[in-house]
Amino acid sequence: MATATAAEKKADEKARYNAFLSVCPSQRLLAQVAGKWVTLVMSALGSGPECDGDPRPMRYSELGRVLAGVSPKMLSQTLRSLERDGLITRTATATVPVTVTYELTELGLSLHTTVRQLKEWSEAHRDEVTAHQDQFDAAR
Amino acid sequence: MATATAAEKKADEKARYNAFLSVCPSQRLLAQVAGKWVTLVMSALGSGPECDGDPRPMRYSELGRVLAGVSPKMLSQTLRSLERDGLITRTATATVPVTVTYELTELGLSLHTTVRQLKEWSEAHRDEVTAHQDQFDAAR
DNA sequence: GGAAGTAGTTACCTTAAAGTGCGTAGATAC
DNA sequence: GTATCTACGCACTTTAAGGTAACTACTTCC
Repeated sequence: MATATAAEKKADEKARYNAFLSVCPSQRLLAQVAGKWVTLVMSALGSGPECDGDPRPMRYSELGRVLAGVSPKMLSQTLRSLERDGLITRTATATVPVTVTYELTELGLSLHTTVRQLKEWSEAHRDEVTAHQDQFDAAR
Repeated sequence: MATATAAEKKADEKARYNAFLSVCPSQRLLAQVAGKWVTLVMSALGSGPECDGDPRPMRYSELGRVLAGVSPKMLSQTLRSLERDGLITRTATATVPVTVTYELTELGLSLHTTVRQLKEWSEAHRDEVTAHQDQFDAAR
C-alpha cells in the first residue's frame, strides 16, 4: 500500500538517522575520547608524568603508577585502542625483562591539544556552571 | 603497625586518585558532553535544524523531529541537564496548546564552538584514523 | 625457593546509561 | 465522544563500559 502513514515515515527516518549516527565520525571520536582513561593516558604521554612539561614516551608500568587507579586490564585496553587509531605507538625492547614504551604520534599530539581546549573551557567556566546548577536545584 | 606495605601505599594512592577524578571538572564535562544526544541538541540549537545557518530557538517537538531517533524521555532528560548547567534556557509560552522553546545561552554557544573544534579535528583526520585501523586490524 | 618486577590475558560481576512502552493533562477539531 | 496535539513522567528492560580478581611466563634478587 502506498498509504505511507505518519508512523511509518517516522520509523523510516529514525532508522536512517540512527544508521548515520552509528558511523558519524565526530560522534565516534567523542565516545572514544570520553573513555575513562583515554584522556588521562594521553595527558600523561603528552605532558609528562606530572602533567606539566613536554611529551615523552612512557613505559607500561610507569603509566600504571602515574594513573594510580587504573587496572592492568583497562590500561592495556585503552592503550590498544589508542594504538589502533594511530594516536600512540607501542615499542617493545628486548631488555632483560622486556620493556614496552608508548609514545604519542603526531596525530595523537594534535588531538591532545584539541582536547586540551575543552579542558580549558571547563576550567574557565566551571564556577559559572556550578552556580547555574545550584540555582536550578534551589528553584524546585 | 607502621609497616606500610607497598600494597597499602598503592591502595591509598588509588583512593586519593579516584576521589580526585570523581570531582575533576574536565572529566565531568567530557562525560556530560559525550552523552548520546547532548552534542546533537546543541548542534541543532547552535546551527539551525539543518546544521548550517545561525543559532535559533527551537521547540520541543521540532527538536524531536530533527533528531529523528530520540525518544521523548531522552530528549527531555538531555534538555533538563543542559538547562541545569546553564547552557540552554527553557521558555514556556501559554499559547493554545502550551509551546516550549529552548535556546542556547551565551555559555552554551561558547561550549558549542569549542566542541565544534573537536568535530573539525575528527573530520580532518578521519581518513588517517581509519587507515591506521585497517592497517592495525590487518596486521594481526 | 619465594618474592617481586616485567607486560599483560581471561573470566566474571556490577552498575549506570540508554531504549521501550504506556500514561497524563488540558484543549480543540471532527 | 473519539482522536490529536502539546510536552512531558514513570516503570521496566537491555546493553555495554568499567571494575575485580586470579593467572601466565620469564628473570633476577635475597
